[in-house]
Amino acid sequence: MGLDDRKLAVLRAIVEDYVATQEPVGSKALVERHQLGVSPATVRNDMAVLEEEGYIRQPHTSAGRVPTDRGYRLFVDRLSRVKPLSPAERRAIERFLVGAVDLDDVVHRTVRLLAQLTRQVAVVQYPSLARSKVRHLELVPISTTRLMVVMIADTGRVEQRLVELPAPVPAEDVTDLRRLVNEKLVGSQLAETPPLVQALVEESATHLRPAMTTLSTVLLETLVERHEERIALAGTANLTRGGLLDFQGSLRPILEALEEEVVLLKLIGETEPSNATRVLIGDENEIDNLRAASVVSTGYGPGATIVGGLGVLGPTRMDYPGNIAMVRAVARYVGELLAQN
Amino acid sequence: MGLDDRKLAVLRAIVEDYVATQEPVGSKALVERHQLGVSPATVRNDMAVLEEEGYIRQPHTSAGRVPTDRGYRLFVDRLSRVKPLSPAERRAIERFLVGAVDLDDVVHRTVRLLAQLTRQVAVVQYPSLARSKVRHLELVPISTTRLMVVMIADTGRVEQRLVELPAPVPAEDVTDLRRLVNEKLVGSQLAETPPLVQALVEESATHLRPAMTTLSTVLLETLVERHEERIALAGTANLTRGGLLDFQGSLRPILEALEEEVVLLKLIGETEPSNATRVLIGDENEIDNLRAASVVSTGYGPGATIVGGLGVLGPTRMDYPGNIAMVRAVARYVGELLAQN
DNA sequence: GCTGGCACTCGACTGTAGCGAGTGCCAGTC
DNA sequence: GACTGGCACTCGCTACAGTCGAGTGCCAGC
Repeated sequence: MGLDDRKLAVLRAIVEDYVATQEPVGSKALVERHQLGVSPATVRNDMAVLEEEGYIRQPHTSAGRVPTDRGYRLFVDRLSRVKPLSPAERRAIERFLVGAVDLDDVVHRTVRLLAQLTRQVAVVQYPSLARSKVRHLELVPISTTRLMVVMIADTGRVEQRLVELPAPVPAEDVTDLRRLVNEKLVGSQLAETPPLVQALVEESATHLRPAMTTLSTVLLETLVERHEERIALAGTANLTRGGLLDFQGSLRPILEALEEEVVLLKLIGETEPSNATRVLIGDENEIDNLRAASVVSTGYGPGATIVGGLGVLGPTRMDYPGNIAMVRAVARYVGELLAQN
Repeated sequence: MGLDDRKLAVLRAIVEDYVATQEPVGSKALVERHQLGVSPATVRNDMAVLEEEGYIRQPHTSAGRVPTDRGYRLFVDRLSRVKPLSPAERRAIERFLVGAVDLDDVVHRTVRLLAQLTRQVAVVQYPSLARSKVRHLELVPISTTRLMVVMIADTGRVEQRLVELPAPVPAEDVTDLRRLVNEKLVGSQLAETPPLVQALVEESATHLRPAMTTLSTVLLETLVERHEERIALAGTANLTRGGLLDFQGSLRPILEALEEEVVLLKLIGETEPSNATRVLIGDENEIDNLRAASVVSTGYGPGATIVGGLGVLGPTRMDYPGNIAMVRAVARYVGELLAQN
């Protein structure tokens, strides 16, 4: 397929103009706004080819052209130039850094920052437990038959869960349980704990056995099986920008999708541990409700390791270069912040 | 003002029909669908009076009537009959009860349940810390100069916070700190802790003083001053029902308001500890962004005490009797659930 | 291979007309 | 005095015709 440089330039111009104006762009307007060095007629010929190849389309005859998902894809892959952050944006990111006291705090600030910068819906996954190591397990007796298990992960995440013991357990035994559990599990990757937990039960003294059994069940259940992923969301109000033109008039499916944590995890949760930025455009999306949306996401984590994902979701008609730059920048800053702890 | 029984019946009929059909209701349709026992002309006269009094209005001449905020208010206060829950709804509420393992779990299930039942946006406040008593404070050393403080409240809430100590503190001292803090604070209402925390610092031994000071600062800061209220939200997709007719076409302000925790707290957070159901209709709302919405909310808590609020938000054109019934029922069930712990 | 010119298409907008739901008013009835 | 039937009137909604103009595809010429 013969897509010479000028045709690519035309496509790029169409994408840029359409993203900016939200209106189908015609050949005349194009040559006026961009230095293409050719006449509208020539551009029209190029457009015809681009349309034939499926990169742009006409909403109706006698209207300008609009990029297709495929067109955006080509644009993102080959045509977009990196857009450096503005000083204001850079400052905004740095400012948000200071004063975060907590993992919770960091995640909340991040998601708000991202929503504000990109003016899209922002999604941040808490550091995945599967990628975390146990830093400490605390057992707090609530009553003689109730224990609060608090797990602190090296990523800063803290999870707690109530455990109902089969029989009353004296305080000394709780101390023993705490020691045993910590000796065995501290420092190990959460995904790899099941055999260790199993061993824990088998090795424990007879009088501790029943308590240890329920304890281990709960540990496995909450921390590993029902993989406790968390998500923070912000900027849903941004969906209403572009007044119903985006998302073919109905926010319904989008809002529904955003309420499903599983869906969001699929979107921005890191599958392979890489920090490459991923861009999903419209139809490429596997979730039916989000066929009209695009997602820009990446992994983040302290140093080179990746512990979670973050990203933004918006209309296919979005500023890809800008959003990609911001998502990357924010991810890097969050990573640094996590590394400090 | 002469609002005799029939005029009230007319208003009620208008509200019910408008809520059901979402269309301005005319005099003829009214007498057909309700047994008013009079002719359309008579109804028209009544309508004229109701309009004069500000209970209904005409979107334009030659259209049917629509209730005003004031009309809804009268309807809610004097005209609506209690709507008993259907067996299906009752079952749904009971079913959600079983299997909740955690406060987090309870809150999440509740908010989803409420959204599903009412088909509105549901909001649930976590049990307020101000209303909670300290059950236990755990100090977990992360490093020699870092402490994780975990507070467990009697309402089931668990809050944690990282504390940076001014100087390394040996393990025995942490044990001492833990003992002191618990002796002093366990069992006391969180709102009343500030003087106790103050005393804690003054009474502590010299070598513990610096650590205790920072510890107390953090405690006060996170638990009392920056009153750590939490909110769960569900069902935002329900806002799109009624296709843009509700909320005068723009979801924007609503979505914005829903992102502000402070706003939500003002809405459903319990100000006075009563379990009365509150209904805010349209303009009665103090938040400008929510002038087109109504809120039904109530307090909940174990037994007779109230520890938090929950409710639903939707268009002024909502099924008030139904929503009130459901909000109440859910609050009662959640209360029972909390009492069991 | 590019360009200017030209005929053509078709959505957006405007103006007009008819329809019908719904009203307000009034005179008449119980 | 309260209710009712009748009637003229209002006004939004829909359909339809006409115009405008942005944008196109194609073609002959450079």
